[in-house]
Amino acid sequence: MKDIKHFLRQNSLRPTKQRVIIANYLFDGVNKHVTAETLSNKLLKMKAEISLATIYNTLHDFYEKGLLKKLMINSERIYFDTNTEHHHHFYSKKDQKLIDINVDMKVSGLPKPPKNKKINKIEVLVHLDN
Amino acid sequence: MKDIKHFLRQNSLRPTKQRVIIANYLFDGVNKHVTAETLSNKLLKMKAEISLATIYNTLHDFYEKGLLKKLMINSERIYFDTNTEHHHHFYSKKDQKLIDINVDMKVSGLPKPPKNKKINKIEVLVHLDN
DNA sequence: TATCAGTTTAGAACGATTCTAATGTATTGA
DNA sequence: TCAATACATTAGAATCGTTCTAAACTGATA
Ligand SMILES: [Mn+2]
Ligand SMILES: [Mn+2]
Ligand SMILES: [Zn+2]
Ligand SMILES: [Zn+2]
Repeated sequence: MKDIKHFLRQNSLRPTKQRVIIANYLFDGVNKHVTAETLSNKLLKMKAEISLATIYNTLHDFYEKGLLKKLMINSERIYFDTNTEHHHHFYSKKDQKLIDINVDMKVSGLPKPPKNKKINKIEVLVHLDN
Repeated sequence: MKDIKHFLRQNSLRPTKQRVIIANYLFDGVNKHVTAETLSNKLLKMKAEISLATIYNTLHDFYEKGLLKKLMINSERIYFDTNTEHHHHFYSKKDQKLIDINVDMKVSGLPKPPKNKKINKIEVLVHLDN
């Protein structure tokens, strides 16, 4: 895609074959939550065999450029989120699935942070089922 | 300690030397957030050399009995929390430290969960600094 | 088209956690 | 009291997601 190459260049990323394929998938307009593994599987289904090393490199490169958000939900894998706006999530451990909560939520009753510490961001994770 | 042995037996756990040492430390009345590594270091300072395998086993045994809570904060390690009440946390990535938020907090504006899914629990994580 | 910095890749390394299987110990009932 | 036995501890190997290494490759530039 011409657009994606332009998009990558704009973000100081060389539009290599692999990056173009991955960016085309990730930034197709539908927000996604991927792990290195789920992305690899998806790419294989699309007949794009890209090494795991490159997938990890690319996810981190995109993250460095602010194109992806990192989500630390559990200790088993890192999720990358194409929705870079501040938002919250439903999480189903059973399905290993995340669902965006874009609605304006408010947390009230928050105590003051400890001395010399500032609040960076508030993350709400709504666990579903088990 | 007599009390701790009784406490372990009450929870269907044999009061072995190692479990008594660990339980004495964890359940001394001060809530704690430990990882296998931080617990091991603390025990070494107390001149108690307990193998990592036993530390992992014991943390999981205590967790199974509901004496500890598991916290999945980041992808690098699992935290165990001696505060088993529902509560929230401040988290400083820089210090790798968790601080309990026991105050009643309320989350408003939460959308309905997806069909056939029930909300299990809501976790608020307040990130400090970086 | 030559050059070269940046990229891809296979495979090794890493680190937290789990597993294995041999040894040790708390419990219990004769 | 003291086997017998079920359960616990341990060192070290295995596992698995992720990162690193170093050699081959390729996009950008002139
Ligand atoms: Mn881990
Ligand atoms: Mn991981
Ligand atoms: Zn999201
Ligand atoms: Zn806590």
